[in-house]
Amino acid sequence: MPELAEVEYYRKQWLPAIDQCVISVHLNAEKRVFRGLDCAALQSNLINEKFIEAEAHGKQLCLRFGKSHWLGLHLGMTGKMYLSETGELPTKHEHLTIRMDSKLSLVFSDMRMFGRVLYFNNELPPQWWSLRPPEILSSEYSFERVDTYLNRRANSPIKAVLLVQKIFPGVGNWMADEILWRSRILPDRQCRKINLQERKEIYRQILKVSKDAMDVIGADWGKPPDNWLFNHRWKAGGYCPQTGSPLVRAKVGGRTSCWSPSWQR
DNA sequence: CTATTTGTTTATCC
DNA sequence: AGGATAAACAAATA
Repeated sequence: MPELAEVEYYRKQWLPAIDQCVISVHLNAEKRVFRGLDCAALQSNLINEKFIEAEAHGKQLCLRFGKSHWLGLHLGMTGKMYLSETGELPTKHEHLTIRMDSKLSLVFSDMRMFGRVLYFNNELPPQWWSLRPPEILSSEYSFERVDTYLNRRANSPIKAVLLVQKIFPGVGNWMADEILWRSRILPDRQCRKINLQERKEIYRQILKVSKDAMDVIGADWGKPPDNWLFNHRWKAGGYCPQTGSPLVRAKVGGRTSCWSPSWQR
């Protein structure tokens, strides 16, 4: 589930434990979310370190402990972050539990295990954090960057292109559909057939959907208003909030997409 | 039992 | 080399 705003929401769930110190780290190294990771180092190194910062960049999270400990989390399709109280036993999908010197524990759960845990011990940040691309809601994010990438992916459907995290950090399936619906562009339009004016509109909506999602979902997981595509796209039988005509669902670029044939072209 | 799922990586072909 | 596409991953839900 987690896209830009959902990740931001989950980031905030751990904040009450900021400035607390780690007592112990509980994990099952066999789980897929730890693939390629030195779990023993993570387990022993965090002890007695202070939880100092929780940042998110697109869908990537970075939790900092002490001076040199960088914990990365990616929530995949079903990842969640929340706090638990001492004494609660980990459930089936709670793969990482960090017990703090209070009654709180930091919990990462992920049913489908498409998510991932990263860990790096150094005063300087790891590459997965230092090499992050410009964020959509930052001042460095430019139309030129988007335009250039659409040129490079000339033969791809725009829907598939919007899911590329290096260029559109945080955009996932529902945000891509929302952006294209608001821009009135069909998801399977080839990038080469999208003109300058349309590209500018797509760029504008990338920023707008990101901001709207942060305001509504990122703040407190609020329910989006009915004039977004969001509330109508999930199951078959929905209607376009603009035209009232039926929405269509089909795979585009390998992902289930939803659009309004009477509104987009 | 089958089909589906809000994500990413890897393999394969072009 | 780099783009385009599909499969693989895992588990719950309909």
